Amino acid sequence: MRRPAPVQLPRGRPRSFDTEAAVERAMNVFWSRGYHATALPDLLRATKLSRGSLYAAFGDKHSLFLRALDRYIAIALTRMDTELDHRSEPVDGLRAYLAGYVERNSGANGRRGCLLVATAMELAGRDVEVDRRIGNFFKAMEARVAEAFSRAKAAGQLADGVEPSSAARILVCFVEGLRVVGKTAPTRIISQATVDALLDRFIR
Amino acid sequence: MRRPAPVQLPRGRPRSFDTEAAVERAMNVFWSRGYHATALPDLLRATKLSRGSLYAAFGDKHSLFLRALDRYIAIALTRMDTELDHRSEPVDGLRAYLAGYVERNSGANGRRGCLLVATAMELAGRDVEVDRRIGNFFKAMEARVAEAFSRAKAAGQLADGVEPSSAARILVCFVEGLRVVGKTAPTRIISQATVDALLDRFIR
DNA sequence: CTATTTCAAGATCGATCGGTCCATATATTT
DNA sequence: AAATATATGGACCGATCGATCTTGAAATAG
Repeated sequence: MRRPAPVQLPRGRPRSFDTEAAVERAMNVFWSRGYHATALPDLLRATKLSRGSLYAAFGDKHSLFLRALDRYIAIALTRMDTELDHRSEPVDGLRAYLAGYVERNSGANGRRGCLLVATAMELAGRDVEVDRRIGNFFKAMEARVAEAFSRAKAAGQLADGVEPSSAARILVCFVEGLRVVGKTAPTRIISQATVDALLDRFIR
Repeated sequence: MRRPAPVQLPRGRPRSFDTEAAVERAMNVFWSRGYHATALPDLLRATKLSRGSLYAAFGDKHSLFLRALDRYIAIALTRMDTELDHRSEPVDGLRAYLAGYVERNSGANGRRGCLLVATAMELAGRDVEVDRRIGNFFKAMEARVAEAFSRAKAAGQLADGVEPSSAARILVCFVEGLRVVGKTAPTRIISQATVDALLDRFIR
């Protein structure tokens, strides 16, 4: 039997800010400006922390960035899991998934871009921690889309000759490319039509 | 009748370096490192110019970057024009075009990424000169691909229901997305198979 | 020759970078 | 009350940023 650990309360003044909220605010700054173009004062302003508090809580700019990136990835994967929920129709899930990209790619959202894509282009190949995260994310995303295509195929909803895993790779590349092109041409109607045209090539 | 202009030779020591070669060397640095992460010493080392010469010739870092970006764009469009040459079969052209992306997306080439995509993500929305160039490039690229699809359709080589202009938009997004995913997973065989699978959905 | 221009090399500039440190106030424990 | 821990705000650090300027040699013209 394990004796319940004596809950030793810490002595001093407790932390008075929400760490996760600070990470989220920092995430938004990195998202809008990119890693190199984000300066410490930007982060201090966004998190409303003093230099001392920020460094005590997160170590340094790079560590805070990784925390922000992890949060961004977690949000994206969670969203995908609801969009591609296995309890609903796989084709509906794929449509919802693509509709989400159209939405995030329109107007100001589109011009803001995608933290993952921006990070991949800015830091991948020069930062092993970033490499791992980006690579794993794309793999996870591809796996989820492939699973949806796989269920669609089992339900006889795919066009002849469509292979779920390669269709998933196509879709992943396509949506990431949407994010790139959307930086300068974030027109919702065209994005939606393009998405529909692509899905039409796969769906029976 | 116009009298031939008296060719007044300049007095001093003539320029002893090739401006365009310097732009190309600078382009390679921006390409490998990105705009913000490229420091003046990087450019001086690559161009083998002194600070004074570089500033006299190009004005400042930003202007030199635009020159480099223009060169990158010119190279890309010229290459497309030969790949999609209207004198050869449009489907062959599209295959050549995609094969080029597979090549540039493999191994070290892939890890280096694409200056246009990186610039779009890093600077678009915060630099009007960059915005214009990126937007025009994507438009020009899409137009060329659409023209190839259009010729393929006229030759009866497209699958039923494929519309050239939306197929072109799909392809452009796809190849730019390839560049993103290729930053961490530049595997030639998978890229080639994915490209083939996509084209199969369009070609009869 | 002199005048002119460009070259490389580097000193120098103010601004800003990421990061550390300190003084002081505050909030919580024992 | 005493001890402990965290908060803020700002001073401060060395390094580096992009950019300017100086110096003296080299290459061309008249």
